[in-house]
Amino acid sequence: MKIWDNLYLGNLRKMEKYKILLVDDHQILLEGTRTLIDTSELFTVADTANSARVAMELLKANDYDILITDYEMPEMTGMELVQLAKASCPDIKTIILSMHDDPSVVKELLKTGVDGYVLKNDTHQSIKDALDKVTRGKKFLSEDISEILIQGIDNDQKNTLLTPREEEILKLIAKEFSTKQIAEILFISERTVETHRKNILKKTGSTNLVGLIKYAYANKLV
Amino acid sequence: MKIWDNLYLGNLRKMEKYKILLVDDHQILLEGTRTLIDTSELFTVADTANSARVAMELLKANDYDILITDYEMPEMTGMELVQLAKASCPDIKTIILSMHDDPSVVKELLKTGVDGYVLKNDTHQSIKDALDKVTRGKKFLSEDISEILIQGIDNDQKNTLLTPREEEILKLIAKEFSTKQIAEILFISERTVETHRKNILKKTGSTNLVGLIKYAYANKLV
DNA sequence: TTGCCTATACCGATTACTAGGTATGTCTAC
DNA sequence: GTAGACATACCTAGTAATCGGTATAGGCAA
Repeated sequence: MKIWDNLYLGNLRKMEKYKILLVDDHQILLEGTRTLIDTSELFTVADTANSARVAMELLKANDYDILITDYEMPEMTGMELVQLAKASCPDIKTIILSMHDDPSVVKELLKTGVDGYVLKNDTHQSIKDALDKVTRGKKFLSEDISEILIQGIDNDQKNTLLTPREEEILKLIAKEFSTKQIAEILFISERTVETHRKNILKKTGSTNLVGLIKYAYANKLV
Repeated sequence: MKIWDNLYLGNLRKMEKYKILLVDDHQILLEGTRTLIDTSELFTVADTANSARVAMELLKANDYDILITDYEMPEMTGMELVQLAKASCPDIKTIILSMHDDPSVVKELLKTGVDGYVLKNDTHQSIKDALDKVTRGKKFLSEDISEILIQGIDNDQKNTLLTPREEEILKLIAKEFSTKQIAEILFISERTVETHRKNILKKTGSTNLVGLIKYAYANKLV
């Protein structure tokens, strides 16, 4: 069944349920969510997959109206799965189920064209709300997301705190290269590396290597 | 109902269900798991809590047979909750629900006297198996745990790599204290700190601060 | 075009860290 | 009771990092 049918034949809704593909590498969450969704009269979990690979095979072989997927998975992220799914089934609606409230992740997802984003620590009602919204062609975001996006603005500044070159050098520092080695690797003078290093220290507000590395960890440059 | 009743009056099982307190900060998992458990004739989720604090209040006010709790929670870990629960209700059976397959965590939990350990990426049947086992006074571990414990043996060597004093000093280094400052904090000579530092470097196989910090991160000393 | 940012480069002084050592008192285990 | 591990402390030397500057060339935007 195509979702769009309902735009014209709304009362057909009860005749055939929306077919959902549910993807999560945590079996328990998979089964729990399935149980929740299957209590609905409008939706049914047609298939479940515990890996992105299996999900892709199912997507190729079958027609689903909605893809609900975990974000964190071994083989690929939920976002990559969404992109692949949209490529092979342009009409499919996608909902990400995640415990990630990391602003950068959320922003990236929204850019990719995900239809719904549900935090795992939200109530299960939010899954139902999300399903309802996306089938009506709208977007759904868990309540906390707007706050997260506001936080994200601050983080953008942090991300642009370092210039690309400085970031490059910080990464090399984090790989245990000395100033001399970095100079050799980048074909620049040791003095230049020292200056960059100095500027990074100043920008990150740290006084030694340790602070630098901690900053690198915090900003996922390692 | 006390679990022990059933040791003498096995056929009473059907008369009253085991009362479970279910704790998880992820609302969706909470509700999903509740739905799963409530299909059982032997068990019922008497209460749920989405924080350790709430859980403790419920534990004080009510009688539960079994505590099922998430491991990763904001206020305290599942293990700490288990310890507190056992302290106030010695007879309570405890099951940890976790996605942690980190050997050190699993080992610590087992030492604490947790009755069951279920990985979140296990099937929901394993929750039922766990409930069944712990009510019969046995322990339950998800299948993958044995492998994890074998891995853990290697990790033990890593954990005992550093002496307590060295670990203490590494923690201070990671807090951006210089050798001089550490000496002042610990009331020891700079020389001593230098020696420790040297030994840590040698043991971790690194040649500078960066390697030290990365080791500290890898071993969760930060 | 003028001003700001960035990347580049250098200098000098000081501090901190790394890498070899040696040595001693304490405590634990065999 | 003796060997081994640990924490303690010191020495010398060399290397690396930090902190204070200054300076120039290129790009981009007001």
